[in-house]
Amino acid sequence: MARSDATNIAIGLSAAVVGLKDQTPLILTIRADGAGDGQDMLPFGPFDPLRHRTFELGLRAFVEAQAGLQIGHVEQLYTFGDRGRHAQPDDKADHVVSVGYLALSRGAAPEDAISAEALKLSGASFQPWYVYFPWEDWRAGRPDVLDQHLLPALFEWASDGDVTKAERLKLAFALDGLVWDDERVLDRYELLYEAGLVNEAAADGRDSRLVTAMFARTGRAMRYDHRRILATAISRLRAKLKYRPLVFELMGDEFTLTELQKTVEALAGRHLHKQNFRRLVEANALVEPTGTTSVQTGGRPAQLFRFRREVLLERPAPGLRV
Amino acid sequence: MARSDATNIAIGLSAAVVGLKDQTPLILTIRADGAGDGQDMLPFGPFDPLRHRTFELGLRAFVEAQAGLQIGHVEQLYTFGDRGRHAQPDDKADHVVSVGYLALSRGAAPEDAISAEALKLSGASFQPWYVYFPWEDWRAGRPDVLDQHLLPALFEWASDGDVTKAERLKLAFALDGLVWDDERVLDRYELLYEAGLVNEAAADGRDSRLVTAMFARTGRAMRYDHRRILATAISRLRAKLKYRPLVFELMGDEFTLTELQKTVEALAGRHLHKQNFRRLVEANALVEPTGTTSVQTGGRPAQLFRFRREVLLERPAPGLRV
DNA sequence: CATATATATACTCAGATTGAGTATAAGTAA
DNA sequence: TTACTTATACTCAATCTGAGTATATATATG
Repeated sequence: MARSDATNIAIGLSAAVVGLKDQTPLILTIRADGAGDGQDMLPFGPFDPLRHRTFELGLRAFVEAQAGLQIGHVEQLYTFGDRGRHAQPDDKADHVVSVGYLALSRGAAPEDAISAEALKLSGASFQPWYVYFPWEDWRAGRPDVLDQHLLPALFEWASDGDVTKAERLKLAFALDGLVWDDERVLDRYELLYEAGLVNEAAADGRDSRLVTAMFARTGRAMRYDHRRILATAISRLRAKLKYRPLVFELMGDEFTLTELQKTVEALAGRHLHKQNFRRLVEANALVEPTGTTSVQTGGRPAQLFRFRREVLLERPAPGLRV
Repeated sequence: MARSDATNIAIGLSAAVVGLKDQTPLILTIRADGAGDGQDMLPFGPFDPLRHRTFELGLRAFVEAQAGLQIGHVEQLYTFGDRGRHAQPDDKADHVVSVGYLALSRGAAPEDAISAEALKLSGASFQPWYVYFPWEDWRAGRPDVLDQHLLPALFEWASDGDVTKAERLKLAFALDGLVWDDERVLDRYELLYEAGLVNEAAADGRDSRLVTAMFARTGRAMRYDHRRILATAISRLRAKLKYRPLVFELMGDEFTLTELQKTVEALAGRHLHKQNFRRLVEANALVEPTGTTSVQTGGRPAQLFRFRREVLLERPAPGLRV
C-alpha cells in the first residue's frame, strides 16, 4: 500500500573520516576494484532502519566494516538528493539520497588503525586531502594553479554575460581584492563542477569543456558525489575549528604548541601568526602544561601540553578564532 | 532486485517557514483535521524523485500546495532518521526519514499571503513561534517559567547521578553563571524531550513524568518530530543572523532602524543596546537611507532605510554580530 | 503656548581584542 | 666558540566593544 507507486528511495550514508599524520590532513578512502573503475570513494553504505537504530550507528558500522576503524567525533553534514547529480551506485538501482557525515579519527598514525583484512577487501587507505583540492592549500602562499589554470578557465565559463556566475566567482575565489575565505571549499568545488572543469562533471554527463590536461590540475576525482561530500566536510571542519575545540580530537594526548599550530594551519590551509596563536590558546585556557618537554629536531625544547577537557563545560564556545 | 529485501524508506520534506508581523516571529503551521487529532504540523510531504528534481523544488511545491504561499530564502537544516523517534505519518507506512528546512517568507502581513483554499483545506496559519518555546523569549528578561517549572523538573530528572545529564543541562540552560546562549534552542528542547517534559515524549511512548500541568508550561506541542525541526530552524536562524544579512529577507523594502532592531531582537529573543546596534548597522554599510522619514506613533520621526543588496558582493560575511 | 513625554540620533570613553612586531632563552650542529 | 634553530616573553598601536551621556524633533496635554 505504502507508496508502492512511487520510485523506491535508498539512503546512502557516506563518511568523510579525517585523520592526521605529520601535519598532513588525511581522508579515509576505499577503492573496491570489484565495484568499479578503481576510483577513490568514501566509506559508505545503505541505511537500513531495521539494522541501524540511528544514522550515526549505521555509519560507524560501515566504517568499521570497510576500514576496521573506530571513529571518534561524528557529525552530520548535509543530505544530497538532486536527481541528475551522479549519486547512483549503479543505474538499475533506486534513487539514492546521500547523507554525508564528517568524522574524526584520533591518533598519530591513522593508517595503522586500518585493519589488514579491510585493506585487502576494500583497499582502505588514508590520502592527503589536498590531493583532491590542490587550490585549498595556502600554507606556502597563493597556489600557482589558481592563476595559471583554474581562474582563466572559470573566467571563460563566466564570460557568457551571466552576472550570477560572475558574482559567485567573485565571492568564492576572492576576486577584486576580497580576502580568501578558507571556509568556501564547497562553493569553489561547485563552481568548478558547474564549469565542467572537474572529472566528475564529465562522468555525470554534464557539458564539460574537458581537456584531460585540465583535470590533472583540478585534483584527483572521486566516485559518485563523494568529492562534494569531502568539500562539505572540509568547509565544516574549517568553520568549526574557529568556535569549537575540535582540533584536539585529532591530536595525540600530548603535544607542543607548535605541533598544535601546524595542525590547525594544515586543516585551515593557511599560515598563522605564531605569537598570536600561542596567546589565543593560553588566553582561552584550552591547554595545560604536562610539566615535561619534548625532544627536539633542533632548537630549544618545547613544553608539552594536553587538552583541558574541562573547557567544554566552562565556556559556551571555546575555539581558535584565527 | 535492488534492495527489495530491506525496509522501504520514505523521505519526508518538512519546512519551518518563518514570517514576521508586528515584531513577532511567526511560523507557518497546518492543521489537517482529517489527518489526525488537530495538532499543529509544519507543511510537509513525501519527496518523490520522479516529480521533483531537487529537494528544494519539492519543498516549495508542498508549501505552495498546502498554504498557497511563495517562499523566498530556503536552506536545509538537518536530516532526522532515528528509529523510535516518532516520525511516521501512520504506523503502517514505511520508515520515514525527515529532511528539515528553514524557509523565510517576505512581507509585513504573512497571513494574507495564505490562499483562501489552502486555509480551508489544510488549516494553514501563522503562529507566534514562542508559543512553542516560551522559555526562549528573553526580551523582557529571564522568563519566569524557567526557574518556576522547567529547571526544577530538569534537576529532578538529572538527579540520578548521571554526570552527562548534569553537564548537558549546565551548558544548555546556562547554569553556574554561564551566559545564556540564544542559539542552543535545539539542545534545550532535546533535554526537555528526554526528560519526558514535553508532550511529544509521551506521544512517542517514552517514559514521561508527565503531569498535564507541566505540558502547559513547556509550550504547545506539534505532531511527529516537527517541533524538533522548528527548534533546529530557530537555532540556525539565530546563529546565521550574526554572520549573514538574513534579517532583510524578512523585512519590507523600507524600514526604520528601530524596526530593524526590534525584528532582530524578536528573532534572537533578547534585548540589544540601541546605540551600538545602530553603529553596527551603519559601520557595516548594510543599509542606505531612502531620504524619506516614517510617520510615527509618537516622538521624533525616523529615517527610512533600505537594505544595500550590494554588501552581499562586497564583503564575505556581513551580519549583525550582536 | 508651554511643558511633559516619547522617540531618534550624535557623540564619548574606557577596556578588551587583534595584528604585527622586537627581544630573549635554551637547545643542537659545525 | 660560533652559527643556527626553535621556543617563549613582552610591547605597541589600531580597532572593536559595551555602556553610557547629550541633544534633536516629533506628539500629547494642560
